[in-house]
Amino acid sequence: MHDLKAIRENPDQYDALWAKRGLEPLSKKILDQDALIRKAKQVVQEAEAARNKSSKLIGQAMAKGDKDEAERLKTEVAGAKNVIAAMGAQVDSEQAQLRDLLSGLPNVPFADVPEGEDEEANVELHKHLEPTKLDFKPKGHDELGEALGMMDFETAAKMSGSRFVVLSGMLSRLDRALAAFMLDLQTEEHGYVEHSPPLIVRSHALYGTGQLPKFKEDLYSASSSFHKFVDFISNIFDLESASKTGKIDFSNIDSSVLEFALKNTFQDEILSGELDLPFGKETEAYLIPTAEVSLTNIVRESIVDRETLPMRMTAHTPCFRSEAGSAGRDTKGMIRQHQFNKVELVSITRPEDSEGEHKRMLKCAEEVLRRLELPYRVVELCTGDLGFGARRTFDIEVWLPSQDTYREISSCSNCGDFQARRMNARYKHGEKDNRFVHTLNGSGLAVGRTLVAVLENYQNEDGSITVPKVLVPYMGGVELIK
RNA sequence: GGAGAUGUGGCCGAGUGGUCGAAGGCGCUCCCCUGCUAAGGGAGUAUACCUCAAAAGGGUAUCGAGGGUUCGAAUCCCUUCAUCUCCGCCA
Repeated sequence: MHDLKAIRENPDQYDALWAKRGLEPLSKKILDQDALIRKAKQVVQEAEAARNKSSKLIGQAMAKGDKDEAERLKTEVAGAKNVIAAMGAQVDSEQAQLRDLLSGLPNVPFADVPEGEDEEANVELHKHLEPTKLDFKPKGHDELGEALGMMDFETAAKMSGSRFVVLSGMLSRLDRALAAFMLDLQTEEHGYVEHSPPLIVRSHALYGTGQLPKFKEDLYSASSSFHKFVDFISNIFDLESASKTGKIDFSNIDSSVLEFALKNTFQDEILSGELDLPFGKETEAYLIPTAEVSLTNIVRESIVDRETLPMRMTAHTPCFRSEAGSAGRDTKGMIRQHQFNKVELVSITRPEDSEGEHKRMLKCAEEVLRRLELPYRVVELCTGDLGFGARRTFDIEVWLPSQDTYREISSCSNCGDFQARRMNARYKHGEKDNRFVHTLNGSGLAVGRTLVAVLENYQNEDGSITVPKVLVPYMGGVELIK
């Protein structure tokens, strides 16, 4: 969400920054709308003031027993009420429009973020280690894993569909070892506090971090909305008598069928706005696409003490993504799954500290790959490749021998106060001065992709995998997976 | 999942249709008084937004949240969220 006051003061600057992300200039539209709303609001408020004043006089007249005067005043108030109703409705709808417009707008990049349309324009900042040289033809991680009998896509597909995997034996152990190693590093050496947050969150939490309302199709819904349907239609039909006669048993009706039926039945009413079906509302819940959502929302709707910043939090959680827009991409192997594990890093900082914290966070993520002795490079995303909520993003890309290229394994973003505004997260700056915090998030790292990188970079010609030194203690002393 | 109860300012707590943005207490801030172990007196003490060049001032909204009834709602009605108690189920 954007600061209307800031846009009011620097409309050109906002337009220029949005232009870098390929957006039309919008500040004039926003400010016109804002001016319209404020003007209408004033009218409403004046009418409300008049109504309040007269209502008090009515009370006084009634107390005195002067019924005639009270009646006279009542008719006087009627006019004000009309204004309030009419203008109030207009204000509500205008405000909803503006809110929709603003909440759909991405964050503005920092001025020095490299400009460009897509990932082609990302800027490589530095590299660590030379790409792994193998003196035989490198195999892909999926081929290696399947040959070991510890990575099974077919079995997963039978129960869950494509883009799922069953790991077993030492690969499952490796997954756990990686996560434990990452958590230990981030908590014991980098000062992040380990959390075990909810994996299911309400829609307002996702709105706060920016996944909603624009990216709903990327999320897995976990709504248990069936009872909402029943409650809702109970208000319309007399279900009690119907269920007594045994003619309707709603517990046997699938909720999606019911939704479909209701939407068809009340099509006209829905379109005209007369009827507001309780579908797709606040009560919805989703599986988290990243622990960034759960961790960042820990400070939502709160005012934290200045001294407690920066807050550094980490969590190892599964992440769930529908990958709706990526059909055909990375269809083989574990690179792009519907479910994967990730150790997430989140920092909550004062505004003046966020850029420094961002660099620090990047180092904390890089350190995982350094200790695993995996080759990687760091790129800064250009304006066109930035995520919705980010003002600046660093990606860490690990070397994958089978693909002969670097692939993203971590993404560290400074969101400024963008998310903080959407979730109303503030800190006490002064005695009577509460300001929005800055939020940052980064992967430290994606466990699944790290497992892929270990398999491919540590593979031997016979298909066995050498366990990276730092992981051996986490693997119960095992040094070779075969 | 069933039955019941509750949700008021930083905290406690009064308040069942009219001068209630909200008594009282605690806490906090400032001032005064008093030197004999700590107390007494007074004043102030929510947030957001709008208006105003700014301050002062004025206005609107907010008593978990959203909606409704009414000239007027903390108070009545509906929905919803959360908490507590009991029962059921369950890792």
